[in-house]
Amino acid sequence: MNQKPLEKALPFYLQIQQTIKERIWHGEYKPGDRLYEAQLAKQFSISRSPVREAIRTLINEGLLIMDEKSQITVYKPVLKDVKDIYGCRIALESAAVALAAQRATESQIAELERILAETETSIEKNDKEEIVKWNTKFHEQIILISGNVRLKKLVDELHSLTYYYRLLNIEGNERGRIILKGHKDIFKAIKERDPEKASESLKEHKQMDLKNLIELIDGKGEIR
Amino acid sequence: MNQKPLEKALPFYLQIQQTIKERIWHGEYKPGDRLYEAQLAKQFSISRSPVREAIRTLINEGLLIMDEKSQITVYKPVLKDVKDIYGCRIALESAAVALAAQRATESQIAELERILAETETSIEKNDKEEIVKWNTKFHEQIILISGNVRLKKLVDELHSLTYYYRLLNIEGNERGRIILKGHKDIFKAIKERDPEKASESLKEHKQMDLKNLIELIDGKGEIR
DNA sequence: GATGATTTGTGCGTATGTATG
DNA sequence: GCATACATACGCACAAATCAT
Repeated sequence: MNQKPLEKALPFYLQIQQTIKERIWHGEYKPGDRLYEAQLAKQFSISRSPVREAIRTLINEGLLIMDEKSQITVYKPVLKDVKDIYGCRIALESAAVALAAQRATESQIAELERILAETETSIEKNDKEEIVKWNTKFHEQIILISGNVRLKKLVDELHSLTYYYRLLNIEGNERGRIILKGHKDIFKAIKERDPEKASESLKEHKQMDLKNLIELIDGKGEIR
Repeated sequence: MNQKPLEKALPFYLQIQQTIKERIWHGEYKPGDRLYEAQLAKQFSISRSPVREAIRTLINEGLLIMDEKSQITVYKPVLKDVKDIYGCRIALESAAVALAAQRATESQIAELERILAETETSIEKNDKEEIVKWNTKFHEQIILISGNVRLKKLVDELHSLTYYYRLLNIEGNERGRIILKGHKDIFKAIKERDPEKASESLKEHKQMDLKNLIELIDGKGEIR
């Protein structure tokens, strides 16, 4: 028999890495907060070694910042950063969607359609976390279809840098519907196998996203 | 007086990180080679702690690979990887050059022109490292002009993954000249403030680059 | 600017897991 | 299966740098 290997616990440094990441995403650690190795180690009842390794990785990903005195703080995007990050994502994702329009199988297209239906349902339930989840899935599925595995890591990392603002992005009564409309346009272009149109639709869609996010951020005066 | 702070040695974990990276780039560690913490620590006469931290970061950058048994090897791109990496670079750099065509100042354009002149000189001297250096500078300058700081980090990381093949890429008698021709086309479009054309020229140029690289790699049978 | 308290940087021992014979 | 060698994961102690008083 081909016995599936039993589950093994991930090493501490990976678990810590993931946990810190999630805490930042969910606002337990807020942009600008300082983190201490020893304090984290104590919290998790482990030594500083795996904590340090996790921190190094998160610094490399840009989610933590180390200043010249080795102090670690949570990344706090300024307005310029958000714009630059979106610029990169638009470049990468518009390339992805063009590929997707060429390569998508019928079942992959069906999966996209299913995701749109789920989005609709969560909008009706007005469940914000759900809406965000399905919107994210839509973009992830496109990148998956593109068949370029490298794209996924890059987009994920960029996304993670502004993930903290994910709920802000669908604030406002009609945002959910507007985003869905954008996704339907993109979907239509993919189904029609029109890479150019798919790419353009995505660019427009993301530009709107960015514009909305900037207004909300500016309004809240959170970052400059 | 505003005394400039004196130089301080970087922590070991950063120095090791940089050193390993350079050794991979220059082929001292070859794709697929296995690395050992203890051995590295011994070589540098330090303990394993900073080595471990450096390794984590390099794994995150993709330059080192850790398998399910925690064995560390030097990243060995397969053909599909090279294609995917180029796909990402084309997406990012074509966006950069479009921005550059819109935003470049006269002095930045002059700098690009100077780089092209230097390239020409090194081609005449047939100095391959020099040619590569100026070609790289050309692309870096465009990204700098784009004004999107995030782009630089992404492209640098992608570039570092195939940096090992940098000299392969100008192998062949006319490659240096062909690349220069491509760069001149891109430059012309920037000078004419034509983002579309600049973007298209860059895409074509990079596609040729990739095609050439694949043939050479295939020919040498190094990767599949 | 000296002193004690924090915090990060580094060295090292040990436990655990894996390969080999 | 067992013994041995070796590699990595983790904990811990001390040194060096920084901060507060």
